[in-house]
Amino acid sequence: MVRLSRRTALDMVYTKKIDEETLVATASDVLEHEGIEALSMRRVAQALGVRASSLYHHFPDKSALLRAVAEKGLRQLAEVLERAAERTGPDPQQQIRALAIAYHEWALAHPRLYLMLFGSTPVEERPSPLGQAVSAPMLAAAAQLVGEQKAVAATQAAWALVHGFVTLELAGQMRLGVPLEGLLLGVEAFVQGLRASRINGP
Amino acid sequence: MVRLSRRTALDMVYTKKIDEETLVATASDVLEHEGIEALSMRRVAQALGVRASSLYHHFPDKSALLRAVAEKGLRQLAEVLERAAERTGPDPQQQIRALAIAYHEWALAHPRLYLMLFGSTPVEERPSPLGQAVSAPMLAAAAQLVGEQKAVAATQAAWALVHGFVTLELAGQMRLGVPLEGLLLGVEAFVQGLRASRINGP
DNA sequence: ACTGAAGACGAACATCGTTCGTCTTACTAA
DNA sequence: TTAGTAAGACGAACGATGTTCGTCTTCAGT
Repeated sequence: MVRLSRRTALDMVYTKKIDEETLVATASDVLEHEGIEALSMRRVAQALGVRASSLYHHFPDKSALLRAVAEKGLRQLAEVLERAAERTGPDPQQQIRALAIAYHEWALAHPRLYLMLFGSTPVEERPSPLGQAVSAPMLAAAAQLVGEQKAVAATQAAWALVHGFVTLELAGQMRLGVPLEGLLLGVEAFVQGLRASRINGP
Repeated sequence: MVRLSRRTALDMVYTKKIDEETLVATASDVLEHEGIEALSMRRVAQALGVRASSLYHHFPDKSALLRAVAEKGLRQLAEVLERAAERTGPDPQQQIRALAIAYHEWALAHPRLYLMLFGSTPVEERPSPLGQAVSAPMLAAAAQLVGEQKAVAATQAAWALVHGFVTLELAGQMRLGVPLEGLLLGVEAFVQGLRASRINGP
Protein backbone atom coordinates (compact mmCIF):
# COMPACT_ATOMS: atom_id res chain seq x y z
CA MET A 1 0.00 0.00 0.00
CA VAL A 2 3.03 2.26 0.37
CA ARG A 3 3.68 4.09 -2.80
CA LEU A 4 7.22 5.32 -3.16
CA SER A 5 8.27 8.33 -5.14
CA ARG A 6 9.92 8.17 -8.52
CA ARG A 7 13.34 8.77 -6.99
CA THR A 8 13.45 5.54 -5.03
CA ALA A 9 15.54 2.64 -6.25
CA LEU A 10 12.71 0.14 -5.81
CA ASP A 11 10.55 2.21 -8.07
CA MET A 12 9.35 -0.39 -10.51
CA VAL A 13 8.79 -2.91 -7.76
CA TYR A 14 6.36 -0.86 -5.74
CA THR A 15 4.79 0.99 -8.62
CA LYS A 16 1.21 0.03 -9.25
CA LYS A 17 1.26 0.38 -12.99
CA ILE A 18 -0.27 -2.74 -14.39
CA ASP A 19 0.92 -4.54 -17.48
CA GLU A 20 -1.47 -6.57 -19.58
CA GLU A 21 0.98 -9.43 -19.62
CA THR A 22 1.39 -9.50 -15.84
CA LEU A 23 -2.36 -9.25 -15.50
CA VAL A 24 -2.83 -12.38 -17.59
CA ALA A 25 -0.03 -14.12 -15.70
CA THR A 26 -1.58 -13.21 -12.35
CA ALA A 27 -4.98 -14.42 -13.46
CA SER A 28 -3.42 -17.69 -14.60
CA ASP A 29 -1.74 -18.10 -11.23
CA VAL A 30 -4.94 -17.49 -9.31
CA LEU A 31 -6.78 -19.89 -11.60
CA GLU A 32 -4.33 -22.74 -11.18
CA HIS A 33 -3.64 -22.29 -7.48
CA GLU A 34 -7.06 -21.37 -6.14
CA GLY A 35 -9.51 -22.72 -8.68
CA ILE A 36 -11.84 -21.27 -11.24
CA GLU A 37 -14.40 -20.18 -8.65
CA ALA A 38 -11.79 -18.04 -6.89
CA LEU A 39 -10.87 -16.30 -10.13
CA SER A 40 -12.76 -13.07 -9.58
CA MET A 41 -11.84 -9.60 -10.74
CA ARG A 42 -11.43 -8.50 -7.12
CA ARG A 43 -9.16 -11.46 -6.37
CA VAL A 44 -6.90 -10.78 -9.34
CA ALA A 45 -6.78 -7.10 -8.50
CA GLN A 46 -5.90 -7.88 -4.91
CA ALA A 47 -3.04 -10.10 -6.04
CA LEU A 48 -1.73 -7.09 -7.97
CA GLY A 49 -2.22 -4.62 -5.10
CA VAL A 50 -4.90 -2.79 -7.04
CA ARG A 51 -8.67 -2.29 -6.98
CA ALA A 52 -10.94 -4.29 -9.25
CA SER A 53 -12.13 -1.27 -11.17
CA SER A 54 -8.60 -0.59 -12.31
CA LEU A 55 -8.52 -3.78 -14.32
CA TYR A 56 -11.08 -2.37 -16.73
CA HIS A 57 -8.46 -0.01 -18.12
CA HIS A 58 -6.74 -3.04 -19.63
CA PHE A 59 -9.55 -5.45 -20.45
CA PRO A 60 -13.12 -4.44 -21.36
CA ASP A 61 -14.62 -7.14 -19.12
CA LYS A 62 -13.88 -10.38 -17.34
CA SER A 63 -14.53 -12.60 -20.32
CA ALA A 64 -11.88 -10.74 -22.29
CA LEU A 65 -9.37 -11.40 -19.53
CA LEU A 66 -10.30 -15.07 -19.41
CA ARG A 67 -10.03 -15.24 -23.17
CA ALA A 68 -6.50 -13.87 -22.97
CA VAL A 69 -5.63 -16.46 -20.33
CA ALA A 70 -7.06 -19.22 -22.51
CA GLU A 71 -5.20 -18.07 -25.58
CA LYS A 72 -1.92 -17.94 -23.75
CA GLY A 73 -2.55 -21.49 -22.52
CA LEU A 74 -3.40 -22.74 -25.98
CA ARG A 75 -0.24 -21.21 -27.37
CA GLN A 76 1.75 -23.05 -24.72
CA LEU A 77 0.04 -26.32 -25.51
CA ALA A 78 0.53 -25.89 -29.24
CA GLU A 79 4.22 -25.28 -28.72
CA VAL A 80 4.60 -28.33 -26.48
CA LEU A 81 2.94 -30.51 -29.11
CA GLU A 82 5.03 -29.09 -31.91
CA ARG A 83 8.19 -29.84 -29.99
CA ALA A 84 7.00 -33.36 -29.17
CA ALA A 85 6.46 -34.07 -32.85
CA GLU A 86 9.85 -32.65 -33.80
CA ARG A 87 11.65 -34.60 -31.11
CA THR A 88 10.16 -37.84 -32.41
CA GLY A 89 11.40 -39.45 -35.61
CA PRO A 90 9.61 -39.41 -38.94
CA ASP A 91 7.41 -42.43 -38.19
CA PRO A 92 3.82 -41.12 -38.04
CA GLN A 93 2.73 -43.86 -35.65
CA GLN A 94 5.41 -42.90 -33.18
CA GLN A 95 4.49 -39.26 -33.65
CA ILE A 96 0.86 -39.91 -32.83
CA ARG A 97 1.84 -41.80 -29.68
CA ALA A 98 4.20 -39.03 -28.63
CA LEU A 99 1.59 -36.35 -29.28
CA ALA A 100 -0.99 -38.16 -27.18
CA ILE A 101 1.42 -38.52 -24.27
CA ALA A 102 2.56 -34.91 -24.45
CA TYR A 103 -0.99 -33.61 -24.69
CA HIS A 104 -2.08 -35.66 -21.70
CA GLU A 105 0.93 -34.59 -19.68
CA TRP A 106 0.42 -30.89 -20.31
CA ALA A 107 -3.30 -31.05 -19.54
CA LEU A 108 -2.74 -32.80 -16.22
CA ALA A 109 -0.03 -30.30 -15.34
CA HIS A 110 -2.49 -27.39 -15.82
CA PRO A 111 -5.85 -28.97 -15.02
CA ARG A 112 -7.92 -25.87 -14.28
CA LEU A 113 -6.50 -23.95 -17.20
CA TYR A 114 -7.14 -26.92 -19.46
CA LEU A 115 -10.73 -27.24 -18.31
CA MET A 116 -11.24 -23.53 -18.88
CA LEU A 117 -10.04 -23.83 -22.47
CA PHE A 118 -12.94 -26.02 -23.50
CA GLY A 119 -15.34 -25.48 -20.62
CA SER A 120 -18.81 -24.26 -21.41
CA THR A 121 -19.36 -21.45 -18.98
CA PRO A 122 -16.76 -18.74 -18.83
CA VAL A 123 -15.15 -18.16 -22.23
CA GLU A 124 -17.96 -17.17 -24.52
CA GLU A 125 -16.08 -16.52 -27.67
CA ARG A 126 -13.95 -19.55 -28.25
CA PRO A 127 -10.38 -19.09 -29.55
CA SER A 128 -11.13 -21.37 -32.47
CA PRO A 129 -8.18 -20.60 -34.77
CA LEU A 130 -5.87 -21.70 -31.98
CA GLY A 131 -7.60 -25.04 -31.73
CA GLN A 132 -6.39 -25.48 -35.25
CA ALA A 133 -2.85 -24.73 -34.14
CA VAL A 134 -3.12 -27.35 -31.42
CA SER A 135 -4.14 -30.06 -33.83
CA ALA A 136 -1.70 -29.07 -36.57
CA PRO A 137 1.07 -31.55 -35.61
CA MET A 138 -1.45 -34.36 -35.44
CA LEU A 139 -2.80 -33.36 -38.82
CA ALA A 140 0.65 -33.69 -40.35
CA ALA A 141 1.22 -37.12 -38.84
CA ALA A 142 -2.23 -38.31 -39.87
CA ALA A 143 -1.68 -37.14 -43.43
CA GLN A 144 1.41 -39.32 -43.65
CA LEU A 145 -0.38 -42.31 -42.22
CA VAL A 146 -3.75 -42.25 -43.99
CA GLY A 147 -3.39 -39.64 -46.72
CA GLU A 148 -4.73 -36.13 -47.03
CA GLN A 149 -8.35 -37.14 -47.53
CA LYS A 150 -8.80 -38.90 -44.23
CA ALA A 151 -6.32 -36.75 -42.34
CA VAL A 152 -8.89 -34.31 -40.98
CA ALA A 153 -11.21 -37.03 -39.72
CA ALA A 154 -8.30 -38.96 -38.20
CA THR A 155 -7.07 -35.83 -36.46
CA GLN A 156 -10.52 -35.14 -35.07
CA ALA A 157 -10.75 -38.69 -33.75
CA ALA A 158 -7.31 -38.60 -32.15
CA TRP A 159 -7.98 -35.23 -30.56
CA ALA A 160 -11.32 -36.46 -29.29
CA LEU A 161 -9.75 -39.56 -27.78
CA VAL A 162 -7.08 -37.71 -25.84
CA HIS A 163 -9.24 -34.73 -24.91
CA GLY A 164 -12.02 -37.02 -23.76
CA PHE A 165 -9.68 -39.10 -21.68
CA VAL A 166 -8.22 -36.03 -20.02
CA THR A 167 -11.54 -34.45 -19.18
CA LEU A 168 -13.04 -37.69 -17.88
CA GLU A 169 -9.91 -38.24 -15.84
CA LEU A 170 -10.16 -34.73 -14.38
CA ALA A 171 -13.82 -35.41 -13.64
CA GLY A 172 -12.79 -38.46 -11.62
CA GLN A 173 -14.35 -40.97 -13.99
CA MET A 174 -11.23 -42.91 -14.96
CA ARG A 175 -10.42 -44.44 -11.59
CA LEU A 176 -10.88 -48.09 -12.51
CA GLY A 177 -7.93 -50.18 -13.62
CA VAL A 178 -4.38 -49.02 -14.26
CA PRO A 179 -4.22 -45.22 -14.59
CA LEU A 180 -3.02 -44.64 -18.14
CA GLU A 181 -4.01 -48.01 -19.54
CA GLY A 182 -7.19 -46.82 -21.24
CA LEU A 183 -5.45 -44.01 -23.08
CA LEU A 184 -2.52 -46.13 -24.21
CA LEU A 185 -4.74 -48.97 -25.36
CA GLY A 186 -7.00 -46.52 -27.13
CA VAL A 187 -4.16 -44.83 -28.97
CA GLU A 188 -2.64 -48.17 -29.93
CA ALA A 189 -5.91 -49.62 -31.19
CA PHE A 190 -6.66 -46.42 -33.06
CA VAL A 191 -3.25 -46.33 -34.75
CA GLN A 192 -3.46 -50.01 -35.70
CA GLY A 193 -6.95 -49.48 -37.04
CA LEU A 194 -5.81 -46.51 -39.08
CA ARG A 195 -2.98 -48.52 -40.59
CA ALA A 196 -5.33 -51.35 -41.44
CA SER A 197 -7.78 -48.97 -43.09
CA ARG A 198 -4.94 -47.61 -45.17
CA ILE A 199 -4.17 -51.11 -46.43
CA ASN A 200 -7.74 -52.18 -47.04
CA GLY A 201 -9.41 -48.84 -47.53
CA PRO A 202 -10.15 -46.88 -50.71
CA MET B 1 -49.60 -14.50 -7.78
CA VAL B 2 -53.28 -15.27 -7.22
CA ARG B 3 -53.69 -17.99 -4.66
CA LEU B 4 -57.03 -19.74 -4.82
CA SER B 5 -58.72 -21.42 -1.90
CA ARG B 6 -58.80 -25.16 -1.39
CA ARG B 7 -62.31 -25.41 -2.75
CA THR B 8 -61.45 -24.33 -6.27
CA ALA B 9 -61.33 -26.87 -9.08
CA LEU B 10 -57.93 -25.65 -10.27
CA ASP B 11 -56.55 -26.24 -6.85
CA MET B 12 -53.44 -28.24 -7.63
CA VAL B 13 -52.62 -26.02 -10.57
CA TYR B 14 -52.44 -22.80 -8.64
CA THR B 15 -51.19 -24.24 -5.39
CA LYS B 16 -47.64 -23.23 -4.62
CA LYS B 17 -46.58 -26.41 -2.89
CA ILE B 18 -43.34 -27.47 -4.48
CA ASP B 19 -42.35 -31.02 -5.25
CA GLU B 20 -38.70 -32.02 -5.37
CA GLU B 21 -39.30 -33.76 -8.67
CA THR B 22 -40.95 -30.77 -10.30
CA LEU B 23 -38.17 -28.59 -8.93
CA VAL B 24 -35.55 -30.72 -10.68
CA ALA B 25 -37.65 -30.80 -13.84
CA THR B 26 -38.03 -27.02 -13.81
CA ALA B 27 -34.33 -26.52 -13.27
CA SER B 28 -33.61 -28.87 -16.18
CA ASP B 29 -35.98 -26.90 -18.39
CA VAL B 30 -34.39 -23.58 -17.50
CA LEU B 31 -30.95 -25.06 -18.08
CA GLU B 32 -31.72 -26.44 -21.52
CA HIS B 33 -33.82 -23.54 -22.79
CA GLU B 34 -31.99 -20.54 -21.34
CA GLY B 35 -28.46 -21.76 -20.69
CA ILE B 36 -26.36 -22.53 -17.69
CA GLU B 37 -25.74 -18.88 -16.85
CA ALA B 38 -29.48 -18.27 -16.56
CA LEU B 39 -29.90 -21.16 -14.16
CA SER B 40 -30.11 -19.16 -10.94
CA MET B 41 -32.09 -19.95 -7.83
CA ARG B 42 -34.25 -16.88 -8.40
CA ARG B 43 -34.92 -17.90 -12.01
CA VAL B 44 -35.99 -21.42 -11.07
CA ALA B 45 -38.14 -20.07 -8.26
CA GLN B 46 -39.77 -17.58 -10.60
CA ALA B 47 -40.60 -20.35 -13.05
CA LEU B 48 -42.40 -22.08 -10.17
CA GLY B 49 -44.20 -18.93 -8.97
CA VAL B 50 -42.22 -18.94 -5.75
CA ARG B 51 -39.47 -16.95 -4.05
CA ALA B 52 -35.88 -18.15 -4.15
CA SER B 53 -35.66 -18.65 -0.41
CA SER B 54 -38.43 -21.24 -0.59
CA LEU B 55 -36.23 -23.57 -2.60
CA TYR B 56 -33.99 -24.09 0.40
CA HIS B 57 -36.73 -26.13 2.06
CA HIS B 58 -36.13 -28.83 -0.53
CA PHE B 59 -32.43 -28.58 -1.33
CA PRO B 60 -29.74 -27.43 1.08
CA ASP B 61 -28.03 -25.31 -1.58
CA LYS B 62 -27.72 -24.73 -5.30
CA SER B 63 -25.06 -27.37 -5.84
CA ALA B 64 -27.40 -30.01 -4.39
CA LEU B 65 -30.08 -29.00 -6.87
CA LEU B 66 -27.62 -29.11 -9.75
CA ARG B 67 -26.42 -32.48 -8.57
CA ALA B 68 -29.97 -33.80 -8.68
CA VAL B 69 -30.39 -32.44 -12.20
CA ALA B 70 -27.15 -34.12 -13.25
CA GLU B 71 -28.08 -37.44 -11.74
CA LYS B 72 -31.43 -37.45 -13.45
CA GLY B 73 -29.69 -36.73 -16.75
CA LEU B 74 -27.18 -39.50 -16.24
CA ARG B 75 -29.97 -41.96 -15.48
CA GLN B 76 -31.63 -40.99 -18.75
CA LEU B 77 -28.42 -41.42 -20.69
CA ALA B 78 -27.69 -44.79 -19.08
CA GLU B 79 -31.15 -46.01 -20.02
CA VAL B 80 -30.78 -44.83 -23.61
CA LEU B 81 -27.49 -46.67 -23.92
CA GLU B 82 -28.85 -49.82 -22.37
CA ARG B 83 -31.72 -49.84 -24.84
CA ALA B 84 -29.38 -49.20 -27.76
CA ALA B 85 -27.29 -52.22 -26.80
CA GLU B 86 -30.36 -54.40 -26.38
CA ARG B 87 -31.82 -53.32 -29.69
CA THR B 88 -28.62 -54.30 -31.47
CA GLY B 89 -27.70 -57.92 -32.10
CA PRO B 90 -25.12 -59.90 -30.16
CA ASP B 91 -22.19 -58.75 -32.30
CA PRO B 92 -19.96 -56.65 -29.99
CA GLN B 93 -18.61 -54.57 -32.86
CA GLN B 94 -22.11 -53.58 -33.89
CA GLN B 95 -22.94 -52.88 -30.28
CA ILE B 96 -20.00 -50.54 -29.89
CA ARG B 97 -20.98 -48.66 -33.04
CA ALA B 98 -24.58 -48.39 -31.87
CA LEU B 99 -23.53 -47.22 -28.43
CA ALA B 100 -21.33 -44.49 -29.87
CA ILE B 101 -24.12 -43.24 -32.12
CA ALA B 102 -26.71 -43.29 -29.34
CA TYR B 103 -24.39 -41.54 -26.90
CA HIS B 104 -23.59 -38.82 -29.41
CA GLU B 105 -27.22 -38.36 -30.31
CA TRP B 106 -28.35 -37.99 -26.70
CA ALA B 107 -25.57 -35.56 -25.85
CA LEU B 108 -26.36 -33.30 -28.80
CA ALA B 109 -30.04 -33.41 -27.92
CA HIS B 110 -29.30 -32.11 -24.40
CA PRO B 111 -26.12 -30.09 -24.89
CA ARG B 112 -26.22 -27.88 -21.80
CA LEU B 113 -27.24 -30.71 -19.54
CA TYR B 114 -24.50 -32.88 -21.01
CA LEU B 115 -21.87 -30.21 -20.48
CA MET B 116 -23.01 -29.78 -16.90
CA LEU B 117 -22.58 -33.48 -16.22
CA PHE B 118 -18.85 -33.36 -16.70
CA GLY B 119 -18.20 -29.64 -16.51
CA SER B 120 -15.70 -28.37 -14.01
CA THR B 121 -17.50 -25.52 -12.32
CA PRO B 122 -20.91 -26.20 -10.90
CA VAL B 123 -21.26 -29.76 -9.67
CA GLU B 124 -18.67 -30.18 -6.98
CA GLU B 125 -19.37 -33.68 -5.86
CA ARG B 126 -19.43 -35.77 -8.99
CA PRO B 127 -22.04 -38.53 -9.32
CA SER B 128 -19.33 -41.10 -9.92
CA PRO B 129 -21.29 -44.33 -9.42
CA LEU B 130 -23.60 -43.25 -12.21
CA GLY B 131 -20.70 -42.84 -14.57
CA GLN B 132 -20.23 -46.52 -14.06
CA ALA B 133 -23.83 -47.14 -15.05
CA VAL B 134 -23.32 -45.12 -18.24
CA SER B 135 -20.34 -47.20 -19.29
CA ALA B 136 -21.83 -50.56 -18.28
CA PRO B 137 -23.20 -51.51 -21.72
CA MET B 138 -19.90 -50.66 -23.34
CA LEU B 139 -18.10 -52.72 -20.73
CA ALA B 140 -20.18 -55.76 -21.63
CA ALA B 141 -19.53 -55.36 -25.35
CA ALA B 142 -15.82 -54.81 -24.78
CA ALA B 143 -15.57 -57.91 -22.62
CA GLN B 144 -16.93 -59.97 -25.49
CA LEU B 145 -14.56 -58.43 -27.97
CA VAL B 146 -11.24 -58.32 -26.09
CA GLY B 147 -11.84 -60.34 -22.92
CA GLU B 148 -12.35 -59.34 -19.34
CA GLN B 149 -8.78 -58.20 -18.75
CA LYS B 150 -8.73 -55.48 -21.36
CA ALA B 151 -12.42 -54.67 -21.10
CA VAL B 152 -12.00 -51.82 -18.61
CA ALA B 153 -9.27 -50.13 -20.61
CA ALA B 154 -11.20 -50.56 -23.85
CA THR B 155 -14.30 -49.09 -22.26
CA GLN B 156 -12.37 -46.11 -20.98
CA ALA B 157 -10.93 -45.52 -24.44
CA ALA B 158 -14.29 -45.79 -26.16
CA TRP B 159 -15.94 -43.50 -23.64
CA ALA B 160 -13.10 -41.02 -24.01
CA LEU B 161 -13.40 -41.03 -27.79
CA VAL B 162 -17.11 -40.33 -27.86
CA HIS B 163 -17.15 -37.95 -24.92
CA GLY B 164 -14.21 -36.05 -26.34
CA PHE B 165 -15.83 -35.77 -29.72
CA VAL B 166 -19.06 -34.49 -28.24
CA THR B 167 -17.42 -31.88 -26.04
CA LEU B 168 -15.13 -30.64 -28.78
CA GLU B 169 -18.09 -30.50 -31.13
CA LEU B 170 -20.10 -28.49 -28.59
CA ALA B 171 -17.09 -26.23 -28.16
CA GLY B 172 -17.14 -25.54 -31.90
CA GLN B 173 -13.86 -27.26 -32.62
CA MET B 174 -15.08 -29.95 -35.00
CA ARG B 175 -16.17 -27.74 -37.85
CA LEU B 176 -13.74 -28.97 -40.48
CA GLY B 177 -14.73 -31.74 -42.89
CA VAL B 178 -17.90 -33.77 -42.89
CA PRO B 179 -19.74 -33.43 -39.55
CA LEU B 180 -19.74 -36.95 -38.14
CA GLU B 181 -16.83 -38.27 -40.15
CA GLY B 182 -14.27 -37.99 -37.38
CA LEU B 183 -16.37 -39.89 -34.88
CA LEU B 184 -17.30 -42.66 -37.29
CA LEU B 185 -13.75 -43.08 -38.53
CA GLY B 186 -12.49 -43.07 -34.96
CA VAL B 187 -14.94 -45.71 -33.81
CA GLU B 188 -14.23 -47.86 -36.84
CA ALA B 189 -10.46 -47.64 -36.47
CA PHE B 190 -10.74 -48.31 -32.77
CA VAL B 191 -12.93 -51.36 -33.24
CA GLN B 192 -10.67 -52.75 -35.97
CA GLY B 193 -7.65 -52.12 -33.79
CA LEU B 194 -9.27 -53.89 -30.88
CA ARG B 195 -10.07 -56.91 -33.00
CA ALA B 196 -6.52 -57.02 -34.30
CA SER B 197 -5.10 -56.82 -30.79
CA ARG B 198 -7.33 -59.75 -29.82
CA ILE B 199 -5.83 -61.83 -32.63
CA ASN B 200 -2.23 -60.82 -32.11
CA GLY B 201 -2.27 -59.80 -28.45
CA PRO B 202 -1.64 -61.85 -25.32
C1' DA C 1 -62.33 -27.05 16.05
C1' DC C 2 -57.29 -27.14 17.46
C1' DT C 3 -52.80 -27.73 16.93
C1' DG C 4 -48.40 -28.52 14.91
C1' DA C 5 -45.48 -28.71 11.26
C1' DA C 6 -44.30 -27.84 6.52
C1' DG C 7 -43.54 -24.35 3.59
C1' DA C 8 -43.82 -19.59 1.45
C1' DC C 9 -42.47 -14.91 2.29
C1' DG C 10 -39.73 -10.67 2.68
C1' DA C 11 -35.83 -8.52 4.32
C1' DA C 12 -31.16 -8.68 4.80
C1' DC C 13 -26.02 -9.96 4.12
C1' DA C 14 -21.80 -10.67 1.57
C1' DT C 15 -19.90 -11.13 -2.91
C1' DC C 16 -19.90 -10.75 -7.68
C1' DG C 17 -19.20 -7.98 -12.38
C1' DT C 18 -19.38 -3.45 -13.84
C1' DT C 19 -19.77 1.88 -14.31
C1' DC C 20 -18.72 6.49 -13.22
C1' DG C 21 -16.60 10.70 -11.65
C1' DT C 22 -12.49 12.25 -9.27
C1' DC C 23 -7.78 12.50 -8.29
C1' DT C 24 -2.93 11.16 -8.73
C1' DT C 25 0.89 10.00 -11.35
C1' DA C 26 4.22 10.21 -15.12
C1' DC C 27 5.64 11.77 -19.50
C1' DT C 28 5.99 15.61 -23.09
C1' DA C 29 6.49 20.22 -24.95
C1' DA C 30 7.80 24.86 -24.32
C1' DT D 1 12.29 24.00 -15.14
C1' DT D 2 7.51 24.31 -15.64
C1' DA D 3 2.91 23.67 -17.43
C1' DG D 4 -0.22 20.55 -19.56
C1' DT D 5 -2.02 16.22 -20.87
C1' DA D 6 -3.19 11.52 -20.91
C1' DA D 7 -3.10 7.11 -18.54
C1' DG D 8 -4.39 4.87 -14.74
C1' DA D 9 -5.75 4.07 -9.77
C1' DC D 10 -9.40 5.02 -6.56
C1' DG D 11 -13.84 4.79 -4.04
C1' DA D 12 -18.59 4.69 -4.24
C1' DA D 13 -22.37 2.85 -6.19
C1' DC D 14 -25.61 -0.25 -9.11
C1' DG D 15 -27.93 -4.58 -9.99
C1' DA D 16 -27.72 -9.59 -9.56
C1' DT D 17 -26.22 -13.55 -7.27
C1' DG D 18 -26.35 -17.41 -3.29
C1' DT D 19 -27.82 -17.81 1.21
C1' DT D 20 -29.88 -17.05 6.11
C1' DC D 21 -33.34 -15.82 9.31
C1' DG D 22 -37.61 -14.69 11.60
C1' DT D 23 -42.49 -14.38 10.59
C1' DC D 24 -46.71 -15.77 8.76
C1' DT D 25 -49.84 -18.85 6.20
C1' DT D 26 -51.76 -23.13 5.02
C1' DC D 27 -53.05 -27.86 5.52
C1' DA D 28 -53.43 -32.54 7.77
C1' DG D 29 -54.29 -35.28 11.84
C1' DT D 30 -56.46 -35.52 16.25
